[in-house]
Amino acid sequence: MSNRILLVEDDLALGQQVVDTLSQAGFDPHWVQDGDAARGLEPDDYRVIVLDLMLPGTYGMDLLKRYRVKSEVPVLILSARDDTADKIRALKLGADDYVTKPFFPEELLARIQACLRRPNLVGTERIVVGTIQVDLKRREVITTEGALSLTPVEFEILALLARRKGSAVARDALVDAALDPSHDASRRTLDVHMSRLRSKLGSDAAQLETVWGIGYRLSEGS
Amino acid sequence: MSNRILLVEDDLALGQQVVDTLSQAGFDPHWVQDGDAARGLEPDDYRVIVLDLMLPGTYGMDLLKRYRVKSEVPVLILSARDDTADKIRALKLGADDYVTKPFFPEELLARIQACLRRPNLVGTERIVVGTIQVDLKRREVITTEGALSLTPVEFEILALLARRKGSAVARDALVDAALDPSHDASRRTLDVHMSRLRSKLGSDAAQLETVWGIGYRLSEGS
DNA sequence: CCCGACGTTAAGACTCCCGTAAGGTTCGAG
DNA sequence: CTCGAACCTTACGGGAGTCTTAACGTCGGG
Repeated sequence: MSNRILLVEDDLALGQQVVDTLSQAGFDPHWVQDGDAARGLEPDDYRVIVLDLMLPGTYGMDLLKRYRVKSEVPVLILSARDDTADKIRALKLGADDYVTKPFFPEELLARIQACLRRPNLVGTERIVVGTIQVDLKRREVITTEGALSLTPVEFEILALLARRKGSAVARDALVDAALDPSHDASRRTLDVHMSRLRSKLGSDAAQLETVWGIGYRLSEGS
Repeated sequence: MSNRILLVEDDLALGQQVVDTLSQAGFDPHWVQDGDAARGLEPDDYRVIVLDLMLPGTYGMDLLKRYRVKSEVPVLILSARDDTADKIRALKLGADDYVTKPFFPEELLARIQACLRRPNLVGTERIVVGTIQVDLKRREVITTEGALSLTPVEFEILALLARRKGSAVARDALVDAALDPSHDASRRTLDVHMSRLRSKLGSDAAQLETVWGIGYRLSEGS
């Protein structure tokens, strides 16, 4: 497949800079300066779409919404201000990343490559991590030893680890995701759940590593 | 994207000269004459900061320290005297280059451009330095001999060296980044961690050089 | 009311990490 | 070359972080 990237950006200097950087990296950037012009394009013709929010003509948010209806293409948002509300809105609409101006073109490049590397897990209902399969919709986990019955807390822990598969996940994040916040959860509580989870996972527990001083990581047994 | 450069310089003639040179080269210099005024600025708003050490109000050294806490922005030091002690102190605090007055504006321009050529690594999740790969998200380091398990302190040290790859990183900066501040860390403690890190890196440890009197540098084995 | 399922707490064992001390080595100035 | 400062390495003990087991409390269904 082609390495086409759609860039929607009205700033001429910045646009040229980004186009140059992407070209040098082996991509094939298509640059559109005007929001209205971008409306007619087919999102699926591109591997990634880089979208400035502040545009003449059609608004960036509208473009994002429009693309999302038709396609799963990764969309990376550029924005002038570091506005948290905008950021949250964009991510809720399905944006994959958010870069605040000013930025170095190399940073944008790195993020684009990150988008391409990461399989998109948003909206996925079944995550496969090595020999472990987590079905988020059916709330079911299947390992080499068959389906196992997990408690709600155990499932939430494993689901978060699976969604972030490969990355270290902080203990706090797991506690937030899985444990009842009305309790002053003792920091040791998580240990117990991890322990039980491991024993249920059986031999597949090898994929669940402790990241010392940080938390845990679920990864493919390479 | 903006080409903003912050210039902190009290000498009016010199400052004007530098501003002119930078403007002609396509940069957008912001000139502040007073150290106290420079304290409130956000270092991340600029691509490079050029800092005179001898200032009215806040000392240049203090500004450097303050910026380094918040940001990875390249800082270039100007100094009246060719004082080796000052130079070493500045480099220890994380300055990226050091220019002695008097100088030709073209020389300063060349050094600034050299700083910019170095790719910015903020926001990147995986840094590659020669045969060493540091994955900040997974908290994992991969060398020619496979993945190695580092302790939190060792990882922080290597991560900082990787972010500043190619540059000498001061011992103090590494201590700040990696060691528990509640301990009055003995000056020799870092040595021990570096030693352990090197032994874990195995043959790849060749890329980790000692910069005598300053700190350490992680570079590609070219 | 009893019982099972589940989350939580407590306590001890265990692993692993970090700082320190001590002695050896390398560097660079004079 | 000599000397002192900076750096490297090793070994060790205290302590933090983690694992496991064994209870206790709660809730809901039979």
